[in-house]
Amino acid sequence: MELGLSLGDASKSLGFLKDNNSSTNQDPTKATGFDFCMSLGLSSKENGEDEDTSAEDGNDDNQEETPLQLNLLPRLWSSDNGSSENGSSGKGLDVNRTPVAEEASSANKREFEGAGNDNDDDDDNALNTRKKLRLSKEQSAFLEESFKEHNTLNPKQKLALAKQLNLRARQVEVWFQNRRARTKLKQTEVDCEYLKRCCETLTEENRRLHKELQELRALKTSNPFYMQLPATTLTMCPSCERVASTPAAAAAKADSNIPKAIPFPLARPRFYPFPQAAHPNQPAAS
DNA sequence: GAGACAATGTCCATTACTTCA
DNA sequence: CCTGAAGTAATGGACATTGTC
Repeated sequence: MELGLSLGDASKSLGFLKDNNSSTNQDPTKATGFDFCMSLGLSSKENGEDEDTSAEDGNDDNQEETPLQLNLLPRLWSSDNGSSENGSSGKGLDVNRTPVAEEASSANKREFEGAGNDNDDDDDNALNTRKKLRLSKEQSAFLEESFKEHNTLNPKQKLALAKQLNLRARQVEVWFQNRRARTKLKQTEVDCEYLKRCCETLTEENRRLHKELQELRALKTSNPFYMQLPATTLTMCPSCERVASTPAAAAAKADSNIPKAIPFPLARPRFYPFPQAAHPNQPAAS
């Protein structure tokens, strides 16, 4: 499925992306419902080229030379009226609100869409400390929705997401990287917990078997005739490899409908049910 | 076809920054 | 206010893949 289509789907109930001002000269055929606020009379690109690239290709050098400042904000997030809606606007920096973001991005030598964007402003960046730019709740929520659909992005999807959210493609890429890392970490924690429980179960089983062995030994010493039972009394169940006390019990157990595929002692849980990576022993969690 | 090389993308560990108790 | 912990955006390096010469 093409991400760009789904992101524009009104059924996603992400109303923050809805256009509330149609004054920009965006291509109406795209119908993304997304409104860029470009101050100073600069018009967004007509040909669908990447806006943020244009902003950066617009060259940090030039931005420094001129007091003009591109403001590629959706109306909701722009500094003039977005603060009441945006939960992150009260404190900290809005990623779309500070020119530092652009400077930091241009420092990245692997800027995805920045073809020919190797501005040599390292000296400028050296003077700036790295700024942590928080995404808005809406942006994070949108990225989260996308992540649920697919936890990796192809370049097209990345660009589409970046465009939708008014972020740089690199930011989207980084967000997905970090999100995958968080998922993996969570899964590791879940696995750890699972192994811990396995260990506890096995310890308990071991303790129980030791106790049973002691009881049998005690029984043997106190009543040696009682222990002279036929060898078939203790039978190993072929399915679960547990010892059954009597042949009848063992047979009953073997004939029962206990699924043999259930691993001992627990099915490994999954933290996040990726559609493409469902655990074979675990039904898809909700 | 094989090898060298560059471009590109992902993963991972780590850093740096923000937020909150 | 100060501080430490937690969360997370960003960075840099290692590695894999792919295309080109």
